[in-house]
Amino acid sequence: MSEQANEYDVFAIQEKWLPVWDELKPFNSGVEGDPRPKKYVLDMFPYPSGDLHMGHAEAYALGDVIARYWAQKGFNVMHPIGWDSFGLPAENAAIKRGLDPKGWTYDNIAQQRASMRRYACSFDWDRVLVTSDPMYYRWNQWLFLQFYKKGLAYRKNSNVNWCPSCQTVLANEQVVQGLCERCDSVVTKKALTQWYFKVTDYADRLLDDLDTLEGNWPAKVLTMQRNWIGRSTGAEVEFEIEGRTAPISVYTTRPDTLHGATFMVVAVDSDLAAELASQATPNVRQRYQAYLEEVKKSNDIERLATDRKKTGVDTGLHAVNPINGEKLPIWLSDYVLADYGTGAIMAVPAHDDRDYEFAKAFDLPIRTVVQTEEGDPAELGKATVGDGILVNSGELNGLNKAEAIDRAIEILAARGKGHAAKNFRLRDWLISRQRYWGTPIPIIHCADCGEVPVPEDQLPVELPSAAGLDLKPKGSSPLGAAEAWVNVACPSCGKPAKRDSDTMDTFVDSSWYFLRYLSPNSQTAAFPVDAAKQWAPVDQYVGGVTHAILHLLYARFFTKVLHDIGLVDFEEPFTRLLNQGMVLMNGSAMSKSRGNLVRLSDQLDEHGVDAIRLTMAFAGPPEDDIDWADVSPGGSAKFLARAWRLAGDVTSAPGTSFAAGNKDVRRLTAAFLRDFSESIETFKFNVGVAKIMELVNGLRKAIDGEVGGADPAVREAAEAVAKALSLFAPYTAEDMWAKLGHQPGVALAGLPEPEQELLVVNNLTAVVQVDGKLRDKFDVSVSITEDELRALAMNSENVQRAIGGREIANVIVRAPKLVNIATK
RNA sequence: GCCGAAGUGGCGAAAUGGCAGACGCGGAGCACUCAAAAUGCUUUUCCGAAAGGAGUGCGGGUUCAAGUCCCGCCUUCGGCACCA
Repeated sequence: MSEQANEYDVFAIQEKWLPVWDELKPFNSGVEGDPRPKKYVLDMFPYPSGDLHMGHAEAYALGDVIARYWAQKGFNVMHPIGWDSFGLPAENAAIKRGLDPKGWTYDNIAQQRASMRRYACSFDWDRVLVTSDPMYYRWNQWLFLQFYKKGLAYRKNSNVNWCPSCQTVLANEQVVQGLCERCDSVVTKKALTQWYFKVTDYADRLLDDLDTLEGNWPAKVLTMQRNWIGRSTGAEVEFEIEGRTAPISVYTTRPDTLHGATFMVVAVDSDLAAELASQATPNVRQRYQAYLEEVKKSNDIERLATDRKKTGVDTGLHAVNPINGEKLPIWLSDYVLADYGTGAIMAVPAHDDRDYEFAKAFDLPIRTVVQTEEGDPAELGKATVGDGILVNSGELNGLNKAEAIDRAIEILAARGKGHAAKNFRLRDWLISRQRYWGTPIPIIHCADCGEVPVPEDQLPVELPSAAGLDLKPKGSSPLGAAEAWVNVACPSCGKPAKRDSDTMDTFVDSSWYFLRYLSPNSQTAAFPVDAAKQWAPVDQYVGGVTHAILHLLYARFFTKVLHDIGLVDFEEPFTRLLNQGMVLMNGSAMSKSRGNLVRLSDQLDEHGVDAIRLTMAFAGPPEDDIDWADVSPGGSAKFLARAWRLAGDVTSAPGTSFAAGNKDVRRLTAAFLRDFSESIETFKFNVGVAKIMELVNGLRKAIDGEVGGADPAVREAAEAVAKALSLFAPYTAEDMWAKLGHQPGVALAGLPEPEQELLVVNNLTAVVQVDGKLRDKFDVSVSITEDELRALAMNSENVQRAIGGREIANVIVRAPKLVNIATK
């Protein structure tokens, strides 16, 4: 035997097994007639911004543990991968380097793909998709047209979030603290005609169905989604307006406080405000114009400042309170949002903080109508918002808040002045982007026919070449300048018309990609309906919590629409969700500018793939962040070598029956198999790794001790180590498997169920406590009786010394494990 | 401000209400070696020579028994934030 055969050389075994796996394709799924039960395990697909980084390494290591676990457990696991390859970074990088976004993107994909292969992810390489392929985005367009037919895709003009740096609009979800999520520029507003998806039609279902995910999704994500959708209930109330035929409707969650309304406020940037101003005096009109200018100039950062003074303009007009006929002055202000509720509110300063501040700022009356435990607003100097008893409120007097809300709605309904209503924080999804590198919107604008959908048999509307186009952001889509592309005949009347030159938000791409994996190359359908029934929804989704709102909400929305169209038979796309944490370095996110960037390729070159993957899994609970400064890939490599060496010490032949093996070692293996499976299924990968380490330690002792390497139980244990290790360290595991005399394929060798009789415990350690403190231990039979155990405890010298002559108050015996003696 | 989660050795972390600190990193010691590396073994919560005592952010409570359950704080992190 050569020296090398006993040397663990990670790099040599990586080279050795990769080509073998390429040949074997152990993880191909969807083979005709496969009898195994299915499991769809999905990792969030990467954006090809360069080579894989440490964050990818963690996410894919953890996703792979799950996928490989179910494969070992005998499931037909589908575990595909693809690239979310449209989007701004490609375009920005391309502009910066003077390249074609396409070339840049596909070069990066090739690099990531090679890295994933080396990283030994258990992906099904026959199911790959790339969203910037016309073959993929053709179906974005097709789905857009289905949405359009259902009235779920529509165009409207409104003030949209505008990033002056990216020169494009942003969905609400892409504005973080008033800043562009991509580039941190201050987001401004701009009036534009844009395409929207009508997510709000699904708001109730998106909210209510979160209950079905309870326990299977992280509670944090469910909370974030609930907050984001933000359903509130209350009433719409109609106020007659002097000098206006139509009444103004306001939304309130507190119709009980209707008698406390002392003025009305209309969002200054709403159409309604413009109309009211036009009826006001020239003086008011002038002040409105000036105020509106000022408000439009301010951005969200300023708007959100908490100590901001309330501002506004009095229209001089009046509304009539439908519950008591009082005349209320109508003000215009920016503290009321134009796009929530009706864009107008009834102000109850005594019982709403914002209204209170406004009333104080402009010296408007404050009338208490709810007596709460907090006290009276007039004395407190602030609004009271809690429950209480209604006063100064006519027929509502004496009721509590909930009763008064119901009663007020009844009264309003009876008079035809209002009704119960609900509202959502969620807004419709703005999907138009004025950029090149995305899915063209399949609509043609015709002077005569208006919006004309591109006929489905003319899809895809392919992106023209970027050559000759100015991709620099300038506020309108670069595609508008592609003359040959943009000018077409109207499909309806044949006259000259123009293509819509905007592209879709890339979140459209990722809202249904999990279905496309079922037939990534299909030319005839977005996805096969029958296969979707079999494979979908995704059993286990793995990805970062950064997508807790955006991506997951949109994918849930798409799924519900697809369900309603009859294309899928389920309503939630991802049955279980695991959010892995981030990889940090010295306490903060890695970045070049911070100078704390750890390069994945360097780590892999230094420690090997297996050690890095194992480190990711062993560092802690998967949802926690990993600080790379706190973990030890070197330690992982050492452990792997230790485990690997075991295989060389097994001298029995493969196929040897384990039954005659050493019982203690067999029990060790059986307990391991039980605990390991539980650890993995509950996502305690770090504990699972610890269990392997324990088995390896025990096995080392057995081999070096009296049991010896020839005992069949030692083979049984070593094979269990190899199989379990294959989830974390596929190369090491495969090489162990070969050294143990097997054909390649440890990944599918199967983790056996533990033999029940080996799990039966005959003896254990009973503990004796005195006043809750440990004083003695005994090895006892599990069948020991309470009396026997009590006697054993009372006879112990240690126990007697601890009691020290005090009177015994109580003796708790929990045979066979514990005795607790309480003294007085 | 509102909502939520989390606080355990020098460090990453374990622990169905029942032996706190599994498993590792780091440290210390020993064996092998001319020596080192590698490997193996021992040890490592704190105070104490030991006996023993203390100990899971702080203060209470429930319980024979609390890291775990309840109440009140503190700190950190995350989400939302003029949504009427």
